[in-house]
Amino acid sequence: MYGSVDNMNDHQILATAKLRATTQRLAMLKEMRKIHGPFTVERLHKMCRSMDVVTVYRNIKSLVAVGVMREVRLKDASLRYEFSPGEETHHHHAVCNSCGYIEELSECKMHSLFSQQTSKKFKSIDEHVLEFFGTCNSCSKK
Amino acid sequence: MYGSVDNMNDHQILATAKLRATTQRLAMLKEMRKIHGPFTVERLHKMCRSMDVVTVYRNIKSLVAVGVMREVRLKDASLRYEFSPGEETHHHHAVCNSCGYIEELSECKMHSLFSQQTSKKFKSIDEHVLEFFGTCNSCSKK
DNA sequence: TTTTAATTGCAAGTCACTTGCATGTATGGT
DNA sequence: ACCATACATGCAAGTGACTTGCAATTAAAA
Ligand SMILES: [Mn+2]
Ligand SMILES: [Mn+2]
Ligand SMILES: [Zn+2]
Ligand SMILES: [Zn+2]
Repeated sequence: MYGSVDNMNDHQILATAKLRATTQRLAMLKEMRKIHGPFTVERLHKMCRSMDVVTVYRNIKSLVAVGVMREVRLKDASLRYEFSPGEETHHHHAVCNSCGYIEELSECKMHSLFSQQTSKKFKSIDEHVLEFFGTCNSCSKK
Repeated sequence: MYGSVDNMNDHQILATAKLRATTQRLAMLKEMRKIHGPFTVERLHKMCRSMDVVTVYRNIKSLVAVGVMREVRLKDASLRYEFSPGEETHHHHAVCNSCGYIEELSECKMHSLFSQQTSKKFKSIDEHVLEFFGTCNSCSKK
């Protein structure tokens, strides 16, 4: 659908997605590139103070719709987002229940491993969620 | 902590949980036993029309707190609940993206299989979520 | 029974978004 | 470069799914 975010600049991403290159969208993309791991709209908005939160919500939604970003639902109230990895780098996360540290886990093999175990009642499985929660090393020594 | 819901009656469950056996709680437990799979508060409240939704929310929360019920977060807006299976029958679900049919999958082996793959950055993994989404057989032939 | 702390119902509040609408602006056509 | 206009933005108001405050009930201990 679109090239990876790594080998396209922000204008190209927006053009490919048929989204206008507004000041706000360019600012958002610039800030998002600085974040590692799934972030909340609140966090991104703090980094893009000049625009309204509604604009952040709407643009993130557009980016999800065109496949540039994807939603990540962890155990907190707000949805998180991250650049959509290609099929090759589809992955999951490990979240520390104590400090909130999020680790990006390596490539996911769930689909191939488990699509068959989902019984005879399903014709196909095309999505899954898998997230781990625990205690990170630094939290375990306190 | 408490015996399985299968071999305890509703009064016993509440007594063990140190929760008063109110008309509302007894009605909720009675109705919940009729439901298979994770249900929403809205659905349970429709089956317990005589009480306020707030009471349903509060009591479900108490039951989760004492380990009788557990939360299940699928892709829809509302949380769902089901009787908490013992460690032995911890399991996950497959949800049809078309009709919403939910299948109870067999026992989960995620923890043993994947706790080690979560890198050297985590001391322990004590929770995980795993849910599948796809198309069920009956929806695939329409 | 009487006492008392737990529980309930109703109303109001909160949180994370979502929508309506008037104003502003990026882009395609001239 | 200029225009036209469909797309975007900001502000305010609206939603949906809970959560909380509080006075009135009620289960169950004394
Ligand atoms: Mn990630
Ligand atoms: Mn289940
Ligand atoms: Zn930690
Ligand atoms: Zn179906």
